[in-house]
Amino acid sequence: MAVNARARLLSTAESLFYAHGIRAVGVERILSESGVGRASFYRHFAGKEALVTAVLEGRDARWRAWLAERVAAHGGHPLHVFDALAERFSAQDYRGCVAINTMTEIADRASPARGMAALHKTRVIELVEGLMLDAGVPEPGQRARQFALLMDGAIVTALREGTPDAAWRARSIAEALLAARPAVRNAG
Amino acid sequence: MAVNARARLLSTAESLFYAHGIRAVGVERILSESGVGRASFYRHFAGKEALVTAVLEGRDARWRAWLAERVAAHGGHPLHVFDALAERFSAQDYRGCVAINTMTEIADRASPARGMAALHKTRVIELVEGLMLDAGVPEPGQRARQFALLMDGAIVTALREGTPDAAWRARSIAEALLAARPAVRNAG
DNA sequence: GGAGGACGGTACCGATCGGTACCGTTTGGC
DNA sequence: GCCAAACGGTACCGATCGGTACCGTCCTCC
Repeated sequence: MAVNARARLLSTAESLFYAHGIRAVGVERILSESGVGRASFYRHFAGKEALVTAVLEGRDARWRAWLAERVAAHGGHPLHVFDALAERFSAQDYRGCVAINTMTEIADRASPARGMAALHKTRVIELVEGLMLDAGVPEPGQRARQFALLMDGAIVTALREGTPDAAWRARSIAEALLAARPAVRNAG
Repeated sequence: MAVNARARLLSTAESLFYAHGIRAVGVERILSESGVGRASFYRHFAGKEALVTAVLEGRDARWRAWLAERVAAHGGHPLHVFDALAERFSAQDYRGCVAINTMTEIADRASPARGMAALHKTRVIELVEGLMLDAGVPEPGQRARQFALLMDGAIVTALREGTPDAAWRARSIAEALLAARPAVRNAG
């Protein structure tokens, strides 16, 4: 029982932060639910902020690995990112994207947590760009950033609606985007 | 100095909540920065939560009035919502959408604050649907929901990037959407 | 078998949280 | 001129915040 205190802290904190938000979860609660002693916590992390960034870092890696795996399972086309999102949106305890929630909750742009959240989004865009390249989509960089905007819009919408509908809505928009002529000019 | 305590509370709270988040701003700070006495606050509001919902309600009305005015100033076409957003995104103290921030910060779906935030988004969609009708866009309800997803995606992206670029990105996607054939089918 | 490191538990710290009670003052209407 | 409502200021409440210090215990490795 006395092993892996750090791993238990990270796991418990991730669940609590995701479910309730960062500020809403005190160190006391993380300690009691993880069964880790107070001193042990401060031996592993400089403070709550260090725990937050470590949680975000782990979440980033695991979430991208999950996305890549699900997209591949659906066929590997960039559009399949929305099929992957739809799977998550159906969860009844769905609470959106940890990185987005961190950016909206933590106002200080210079905080390490904000940095990790921004880094996550950058890496997701890179992942989507790789999918674009594999699929032979022209202008993969621009397309990836457009898809990322659609993904974020879908995530926020799903958080509000509580249904996977937003994933299909975003997917249909993405389909129209890929079907459009290379250069679409001012319509308004 | 002794008048309009309620109005001062709402104004100060709105600024502080927007800049730092709801949980990050204590009642004490709202009182000191507004110059309102502690007792006066609890005479006007049942508690902090009531203040939050009142702030969100006022913000909703003012923001939609602002959006309608700016869209009209740009020409009145639904696509002009993104030109309006671009104006906001340029602000260096831009902190995103209060409703989105509330939905990500407050986990409890049943809370009054979450209800107000969701209501705001519904009303914005209705506003955009009205613009679609005026512009003669087919399937205005579906289009309005698609535009709302793009607006939310742009807002979150702008909060991360700190530039108005996301507004133009969302606008180009919306243009492709309106230019697409009525029914786009599975591309993946 | 002894030593050292990792651990859980607890007491404590100052600061702040949201909220209540009571104070004296100011102000506007009759 | 007087009274009542609205106001600002302050003291106080229990609870919780993030963080520090010290305790005894267990487990491992030599």
